[in-house]
Amino acid sequence: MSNLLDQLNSQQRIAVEQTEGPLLILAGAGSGKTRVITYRIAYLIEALGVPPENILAVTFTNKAAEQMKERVARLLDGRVQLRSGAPHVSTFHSFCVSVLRRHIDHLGYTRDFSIYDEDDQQRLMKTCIAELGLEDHVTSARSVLGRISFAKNHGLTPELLYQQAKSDQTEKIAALFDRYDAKLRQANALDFDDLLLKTVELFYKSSEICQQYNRRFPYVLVDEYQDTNRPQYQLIRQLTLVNQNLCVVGDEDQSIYRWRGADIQNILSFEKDYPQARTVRLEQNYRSTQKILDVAGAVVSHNRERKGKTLWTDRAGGDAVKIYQAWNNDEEAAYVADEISRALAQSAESSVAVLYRTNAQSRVLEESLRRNGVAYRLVGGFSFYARAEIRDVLAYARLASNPRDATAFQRIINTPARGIGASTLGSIEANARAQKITLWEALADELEARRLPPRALNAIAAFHKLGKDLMADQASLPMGQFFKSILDRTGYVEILARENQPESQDRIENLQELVNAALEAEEQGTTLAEFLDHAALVSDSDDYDERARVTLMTLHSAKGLEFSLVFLVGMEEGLFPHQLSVGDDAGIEEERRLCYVGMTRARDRLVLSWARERRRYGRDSMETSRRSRFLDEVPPNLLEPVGATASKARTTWENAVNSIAGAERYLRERGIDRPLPKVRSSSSRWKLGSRVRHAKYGIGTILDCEGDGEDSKLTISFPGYGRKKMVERFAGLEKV
DNA sequence: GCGCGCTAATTTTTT
DNA sequence: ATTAGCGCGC
Repeated sequence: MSNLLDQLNSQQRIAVEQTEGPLLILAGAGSGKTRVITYRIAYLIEALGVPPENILAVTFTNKAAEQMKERVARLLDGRVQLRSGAPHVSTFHSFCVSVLRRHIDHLGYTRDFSIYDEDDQQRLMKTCIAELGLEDHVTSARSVLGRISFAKNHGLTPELLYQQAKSDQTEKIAALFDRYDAKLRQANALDFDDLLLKTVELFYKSSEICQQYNRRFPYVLVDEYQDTNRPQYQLIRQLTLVNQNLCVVGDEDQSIYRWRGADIQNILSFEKDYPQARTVRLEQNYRSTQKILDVAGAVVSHNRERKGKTLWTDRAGGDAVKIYQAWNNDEEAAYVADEISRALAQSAESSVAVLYRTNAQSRVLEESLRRNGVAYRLVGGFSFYARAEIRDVLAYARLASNPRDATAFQRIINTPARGIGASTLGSIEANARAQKITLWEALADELEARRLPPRALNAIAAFHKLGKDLMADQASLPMGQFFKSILDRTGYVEILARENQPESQDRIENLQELVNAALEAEEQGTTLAEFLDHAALVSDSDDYDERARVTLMTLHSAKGLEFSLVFLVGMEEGLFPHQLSVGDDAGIEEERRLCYVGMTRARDRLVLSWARERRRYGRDSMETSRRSRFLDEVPPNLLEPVGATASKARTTWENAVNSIAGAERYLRERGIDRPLPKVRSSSSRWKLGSRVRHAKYGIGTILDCEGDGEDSKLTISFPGYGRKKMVERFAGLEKV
């Protein structure tokens, strides 16, 4: 072990050896944070002889938890044999699920409770809105849920929210909150927020259970502490009431989840919360070049709400940070793809990331990467478990294990279609409400009451039998078999096969994959409840594959990762910082931190880009953009302009009318609205299809020409480099 | 009750 | 651009 400690710098060493009492580790980006946590765990176990099962480490993502487990195991390899589940490393949410699956009966739920994800929540909220007749009074289920989530995370109950409501609108939200909560409880279901809140409530109500967990985990570590919200903060306090051996690691400059209730004050006031706390700062960065750190530091230094750290590195020199100004978002994507092809061809780069603010930006990037034949991996977007067919089958499994699950019931009662329409479902729901019974019970009741027309009765009889059979299967069959029986009994695969639509085959394969996943999990001893928990709690960014050389993802998903070459695209006002944050100081500070996070992912090279025009919402009109304020916060000498619009040319360009679209806009703004005739290259000296030589790319073919004279914008295809758009004046082209 | 085809609304980030 | 929601004919 001593030789392990030798691998740490003095600050890291303190952070590892200071095991007793509260400790705050302020860990700058790339300062070896994960290393410190894993060494600390290994140190506790090996040097101090702490039993592994007495250590709890909490992270935000499954990915981080997996990584941490792996690294600890590797550190102790050959010296200490770890049992699975010890040390206990998990996300906040899955830790709470494990507590609740054991003890939730204290709160009046049963242990087979369901977990409602966003989709389920929206379904449920839509029902609430309809029941209260508030369709015309609220904008969307989504926004109501947002307000409710905010209220929940700030300790408000429906009653409290109602009492302090200052508007009709808020009163209605409170009413919906009340109804929503009641329905969740009836369904024996918890949403994501509840997982935390109910655990806190449980520990509050039963000090015995709380103490039990305090005894079980005398050592607690929390990663990414700057992103904790109020219930997470309370949970940590409860877990450390007895032994205050709490180690939190975080970086206020990387707090990027305020919108989800994260409270940056949790880390800023840790020393007040725990007066005995010691603080260690990790400021040596082992990841990036000094040039990259200078740029990232320049941006984040504009924030007020920070403790202030200055990262340094001994990696002096390196490539300058580049700034590329593109004509539009298509051209930006083409540039990025070209640069990536080139970097990979030279095989200098071991890993590349393209980072963007919103998921919608991935599309164009994907297309141009595909055009250039670059293999990439996309993180986020639609995850496997979000697919409709997967969610349907999971809903069957959920209903079979928790017959009270109303949302699962509604989802599948007529999926696949079996002749139960809105009116039949309506009667069942009315019946359930009137008698205060669950939908599943109301279904059986309707069947006996024989009020419905024969056709409907037949249909619900079939569904009732299906449900019964699946409940029996759930109890008797191993999990893999159970999922197979869902497919068989519902006829789902058969129906898809008959459908004969282009995507049907994909769906069938997805379902087979789900059965395989269940079989695999079963072999590892996973229970059905655990399998369903996993499906509810895995996130899109968990499928990140370290082996992929090129990865596309949002800035949020990139936290905690590093790449040798990073592109940060779409640096425009209204996009990054996002429109919804503009005008709100705290919002802008968060966007700035996000920018800092993105920049500090880069080890060796960082390229920033923005587009003068961008297509939004898939409309065909381009909107003009202004470059992001974050670019202007960097001293100009730290950025090296690259590409067609580089260097001194830019100022000229700012004022020039440089394309047909630009000219039309210019005229429109002055009240002249008439399309200009399209000027094609027939009148210019560049003929479409003719060949030109470029200093850098060699000989290429002209594909398109917009505008005329030396301001014309040429699209040229260069073998080996793909399509390039360039302006004649700056391109330095030569006829061949 | 079903299914087709149209329109309207929608995109911030996620455990 | 995609998708959810809606109206209409069967």
